[in-house]
Amino acid sequence: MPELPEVETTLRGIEPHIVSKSVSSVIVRQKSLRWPVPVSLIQKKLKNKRIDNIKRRGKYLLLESSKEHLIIHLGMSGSLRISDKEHIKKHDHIDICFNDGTILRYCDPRRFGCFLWSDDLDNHFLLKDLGPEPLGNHFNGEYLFKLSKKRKTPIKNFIMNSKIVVGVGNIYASEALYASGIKPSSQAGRVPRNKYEILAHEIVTILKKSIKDGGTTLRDFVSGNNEPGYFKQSLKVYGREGKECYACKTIIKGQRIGQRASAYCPNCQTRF
DNA sequence: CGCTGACCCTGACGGC
DNA sequence: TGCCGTCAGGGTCAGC
Repeated sequence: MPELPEVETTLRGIEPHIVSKSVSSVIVRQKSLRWPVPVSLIQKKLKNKRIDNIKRRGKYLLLESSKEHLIIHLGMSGSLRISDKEHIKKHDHIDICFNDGTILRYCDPRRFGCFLWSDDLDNHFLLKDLGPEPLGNHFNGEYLFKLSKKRKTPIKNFIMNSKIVVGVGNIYASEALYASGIKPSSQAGRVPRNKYEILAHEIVTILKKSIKDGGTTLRDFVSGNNEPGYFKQSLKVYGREGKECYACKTIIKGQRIGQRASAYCPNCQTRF
């Protein structure tokens, strides 16, 4: 479920319910996530401590307390919601309980997500090599073009690589490449600079629009009624294999690139 | 260093 | 109705 826009929407949804509140307890029902959850460490660090703020880095959520951080990743199927003692569902693995009764509850059926603790965020192995934020000041076409030189990997893999730029998942990589007129299997190093200018612009535009949409359809974090669905309306190629391109009526093609489903219009998207 | 493919896990869905 | 194969929005890691 979570692409960058949903992680950002999750942040905005839970922030007012947890920031400046004190943790009373942390309950872990299932500690087997992407890495084992360091249960006693997290309990010790958070018990009777305040959550000072919450930030996002790529698709990671960072809950700060006493200058240290709880690092949360939602993986493929994770979600966070505000709940209460009841309403525990299958795969609700972790509760962070606050002294006013609020519970931040983590659910993750596939368990590809993670809960880790860091006392030195800048040097944490999950964060230290991450590329720039696509919505930050250091991301643009020139940056992408420079890093792409001599790279033979398909451009879709290139922009999904979090060391290059964070937060571009399978959906938005496909959509941004369509909007830019670039065939996803093109070797990154063969795509011209002017195309990278367009691509960087499209990535920013699409992510911003999705955050805006996510904010309007995914805002109820209290009842747990946070069904996504915003993206389906505006998708041009993702999941549309075999259907007509909205622009030229050519049949959208499907192709596996780097073990991930990809879709593109053979007419609108150029091979470089 | 860059690239490829295996792998982590559960659930939904389509074909038989 | 059930069984089986395939696929899913994430990312790491070993091996070449």
